[in-house]
This record gives sequence, C-alpha cells and structure tokens, in this order.
Amino acid sequence: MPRPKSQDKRSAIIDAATRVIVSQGLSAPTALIAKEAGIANGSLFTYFATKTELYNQLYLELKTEMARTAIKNMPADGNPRDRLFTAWQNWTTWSTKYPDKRKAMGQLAVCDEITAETRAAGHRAMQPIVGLLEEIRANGSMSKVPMPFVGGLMNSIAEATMDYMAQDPKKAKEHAKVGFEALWRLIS
Amino acid sequence: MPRPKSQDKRSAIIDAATRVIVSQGLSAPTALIAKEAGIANGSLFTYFATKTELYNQLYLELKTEMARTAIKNMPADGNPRDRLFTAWQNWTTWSTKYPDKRKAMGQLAVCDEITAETRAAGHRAMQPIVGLLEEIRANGSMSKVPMPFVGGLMNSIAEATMDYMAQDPKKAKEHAKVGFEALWRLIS
DNA sequence: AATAGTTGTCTGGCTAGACAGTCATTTTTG
DNA sequence: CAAAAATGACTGTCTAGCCAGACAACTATT
Repeated sequence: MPRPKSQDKRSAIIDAATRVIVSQGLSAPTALIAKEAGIANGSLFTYFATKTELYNQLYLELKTEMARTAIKNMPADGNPRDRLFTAWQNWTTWSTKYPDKRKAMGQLAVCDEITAETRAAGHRAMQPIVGLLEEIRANGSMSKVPMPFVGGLMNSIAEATMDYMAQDPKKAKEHAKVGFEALWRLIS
Repeated sequence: MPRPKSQDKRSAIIDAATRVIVSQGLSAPTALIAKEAGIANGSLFTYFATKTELYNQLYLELKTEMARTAIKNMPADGNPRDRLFTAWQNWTTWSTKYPDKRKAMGQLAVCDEITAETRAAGHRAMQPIVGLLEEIRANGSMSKVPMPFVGGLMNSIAEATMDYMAQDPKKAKEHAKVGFEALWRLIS
C-alpha cells in the first residue's frame, strides 16, 4: 500500500483557496494557493485535477456548510415563524463568523466556471430551508407566487442583510432582526 | 488639425465589450473585444488606456443608463407609491429589454477591478431613486432602519425580481408587479 | 527483523499557450 | 504636409498543468 492521500492537506488547500480568493480574487495563481496551503504547486493537482474543479468543490463545500449550519438545532415542532427565525439566525451568524467563507462563496457564485451541476447540488443543500419557506408562504400573501421566485427573494434579502451586517458588525444582531422582519412581512 | 477621435468607435467598443463579457466572461481577451468592435486590437488602447479602465467606464455607463432610464418620465407630483412604481417599471423593463447590459453589469459589479470611485459614482447615479425611497420609508415600518440598509434591500429585491423575469420572460410584467408589491410591503 | 518489491503520493522545475499592452509604420484628416 | 488616429505584428510576462524522479507506507519473502 502506498502512502495514503492526506485528508488534512485537502482541507488545507480548501482553506487556503478560501483565503487567497478573498485577498486576490478568482484569478489568483494556483501556485499561491498551494504555497498558502504549505504544499508544492504540483501537489495541488493530485487533489484537484484542475483549478476549475477545485473551485467547484470549494463552492459546494461552502454552500453545504452554510446550509447545514442554518438548519442546525432546529426543532421539528414549534411554530413556523420561530423555526424560520432560528434558521435565519444560524445563517446570518455563520456569515459574520466566517466572513471569508461568505466572500469567497459570493465570488464563486458569480464565476462562470461553476457548472450547472454544482449549482444544482448547492441548491439541493438549501432544500430544507426552502421547504420551511414553502410552508409559510402557503398561508401568506405570496401563496400564488412561484416558489423559485419566493426563494430567490428570500435569498436576496438574506444577502443584503448579511452585507449590511458585515459593514456594521457592532449592530449585527439588530440588523439580522430587521432583515428577518422584512422577510417575514414579505412572505406572511 | 488632426483627425478627431471617433465617438462612434468608442461606443462600438463599449457595446462590443458588453456582448463579449456576456458570452465569454470578464477574462475575455481584449483582442476579441476589438475584433467584435471592428477595430484593430491596438486601437482599443487609444480609447481606453487599460482593460481595467475600459471595464470601469463600461460599468459606470451601464449603471448610469439604468438609473436614468428608471427615473425617466417620472412626474414630480403624484403619490409616492405611484412614483416609485413608475420607476420600478422603467427599471425592470430596461433590464428585460437589454438583458446583456444587465448581465455584463452584474459581472462587473462583483469584479475587483472596479474602483471605489467608480462604485461611488454609480451609487450617485442611483440617488434620485434612493431619495424617493427615503421619502416613503419615513412613514413606514422601516423609519428607524439606516437608509443604506433599506437601499440595499430594495436593490436586492430588484435584482431577484429581474432575475426571475429573465428566466420566465412571458410573465415578466406579472413578476415585476409581484416584486413591487413585495418591496412595498417591506418599506411602507 | 531485515530486505526487496510495489504502488501511489509528493515535489518543483519546466513548458506551451495565452494575453495585455507597445511601437514602428501607415492611413486619415484638416 | 503636419498631426493625430489607426494598425497589427510583436514582446515580456504570467500561469495552468505536466512529468520524471524522489519518497512514504505497506506487504511478502526470507
């Protein structure tokens, strides 16, 4: 048996890429990512065949982590508003706790190297939240509006809220609340 | 007297860049933009010193055109809701009429070559709409929320609405209405 | 326990291709 | 013909990905 491929190094590359993307943008050289990860530039390609694949996997990993965090510790019972609020808090808290991850994800989301499949998988990760949203929408003023549209609106409000939270971190919690009330007024 | 620098060619480059960015992304070679504009690649640099400068000017031009279009034919009188709705319609209609311009602008907005100055100028172009929004917000449930935050929310809702309109153009007008009602519920 | 064999990982110098911007020259215009 | 615009071949630079060799981990054989 050969030396096993180190899982640690994979994570190191993923983390390094996140940091480097934030500071240098998506056009950052792979050599820099490798250096930041503490490996030789050639080694990067034993973990990810191409730069594009690295970016796709990174995007999906970030999105999945975000979605998982959002629905963590969410009780199955309780009224929908409280449940959505819990998710909202988890979501926005994550974004202030890991601003780099959010920034990198934002860059990647826009980049055209991210395939449709990756995007679809990312969307799937968000499914639990969308399901919750659907439940709430059914009795509200948006009951007739197509679900993807409502989902897009929620996402965009979350995005705007997190942007503002990042800009004025001291009042982050307060801004999160405002964003949630705005969302609630929209869908209920 | 020398030959005057052709304004037509400048526009041709701007238009070409818009199209090329949409189809090839921001990393498209300048040579391709020049070819698409019907000029030699070297000539591009008599109009724009660098690629970055081209992108900055393009971004600002698009943003300004969008903002100008939004407030076109808007009567100074009339109730605020109607006035905002007019702007909203102008805005969203422009985005469906010139999808490429919107797409290119979206790419540029995220790109880190766009300077803070350019962004500030773009923001200034949106001032009339923000002013209208401020007036409305003052008597609504967001009267205590910082104006930049409210502005960001409006923008993000517009973005989500235009995205959905672009995806389902047949019902574009309907979707625009839904988006506006959502916005109105938010700020009033 | 020592050795050899096997297999896949890791390395970093290297290269082929791409691309922004230059510049000597040509063309256009007043 | 003067002065500026337009041209396109060219160049210096940068970088994704390659590859040949070094190395680590483990097994089989003695």
